[in-house]
Amino acid sequence: MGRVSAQDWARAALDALADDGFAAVAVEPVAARLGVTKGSFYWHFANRRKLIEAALGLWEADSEQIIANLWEITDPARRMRTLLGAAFGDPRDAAIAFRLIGAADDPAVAEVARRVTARRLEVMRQTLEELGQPPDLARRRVLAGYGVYVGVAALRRIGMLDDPAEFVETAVAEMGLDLPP
Amino acid sequence: MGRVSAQDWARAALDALADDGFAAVAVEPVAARLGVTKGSFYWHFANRRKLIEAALGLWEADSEQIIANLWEITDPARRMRTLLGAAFGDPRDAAIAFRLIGAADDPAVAEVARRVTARRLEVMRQTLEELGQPPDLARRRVLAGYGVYVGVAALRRIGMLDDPAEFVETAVAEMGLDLPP
DNA sequence: TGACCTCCATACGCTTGCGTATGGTTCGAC
DNA sequence: GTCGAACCATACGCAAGCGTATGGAGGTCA
Repeated sequence: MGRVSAQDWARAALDALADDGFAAVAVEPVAARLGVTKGSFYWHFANRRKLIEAALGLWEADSEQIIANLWEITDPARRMRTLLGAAFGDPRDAAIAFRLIGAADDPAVAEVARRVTARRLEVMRQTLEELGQPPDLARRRVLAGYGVYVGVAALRRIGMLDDPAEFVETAVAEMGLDLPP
Repeated sequence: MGRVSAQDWARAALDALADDGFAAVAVEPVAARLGVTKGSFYWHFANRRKLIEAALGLWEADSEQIIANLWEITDPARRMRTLLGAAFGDPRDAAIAFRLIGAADDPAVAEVARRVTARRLEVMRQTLEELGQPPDLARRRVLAGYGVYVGVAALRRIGMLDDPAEFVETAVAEMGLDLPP
């Protein structure tokens, strides 16, 4: 891999975060991942913080993209099922969410984690309300559901869980979607 | 605080883990927490790893103690309710569990995290089976329940959740305990 | 009092990772 | 072909944290 762009650096940083954790979002590890050296990095970025911010921005943008695609599904029940299936089907985003919340001592990380999480919870809550569920019940179900999402990522990390996808039906049931309207 | 024991060091290390994360389980931060210097540490311990192991051992011992107390409750339904109430009532252990799973790249940490988690899941699973729940259902419910436990700790970390205790009833319901036998 | 043991403070060497300085390579413009 | 800009490699300074060396304070026992 010869020349790399700032985008490449940001994407590789997000990969490093998902694979090896927040500490791996550092100059030398990501450089090695890209097959270049620090010289390349400090051409594209001012310092490590900018790289972290770039990775955070990329994650938030990806999340917004997923939500936008999801929002094209007008039927709330189908939208919710699609959401849960996609969420538990792709462990990568859950791993990133887990890592970032773990690194929330960093104020910049905490801010993005809060914003993205709040956005996701809001999307889910609104969908459940579209299904006629009372606000407080919807709120609690959404919090518990997203809690399972992050918690399952944690359990997967220590090998206590092989197939997160098997929790889709469980989550569907907990969301009160097991009975078709 | 004048003189401190190895026990004091281990306890302070566990406190540092709960408060400031795995990176804070280091010589200087814990020394500052105890009001002494590194000179004290290297008298009681050979190196930092031994301190980590001591903190891990303390956490596992505490967990076993909780389980032992819990096991004195013979009625499985009451035992499970007590467990859930205690679990969601004390956010400290959940925070430690979250931090340790996050630091599971360290093999020693991963081993203890796995062992403690497996032990807890087993206790819960067995209790649900005592209540007559089919094994596979019990297994999934326990995994989801412990997932919520860790996930709620994560959400709390970024301030998305004020009162974890409100999830006790939710968890009770998800465990199939909402209807008294 | 003096020898001795336990425990801790201080000062230092060593490694790691961030950031800088500087020189080299590639590539299009002309 | 050469000139300049974009991009990267290498070498270095610097701070933080681990571990070591050494000496000193406080207590005990004779």
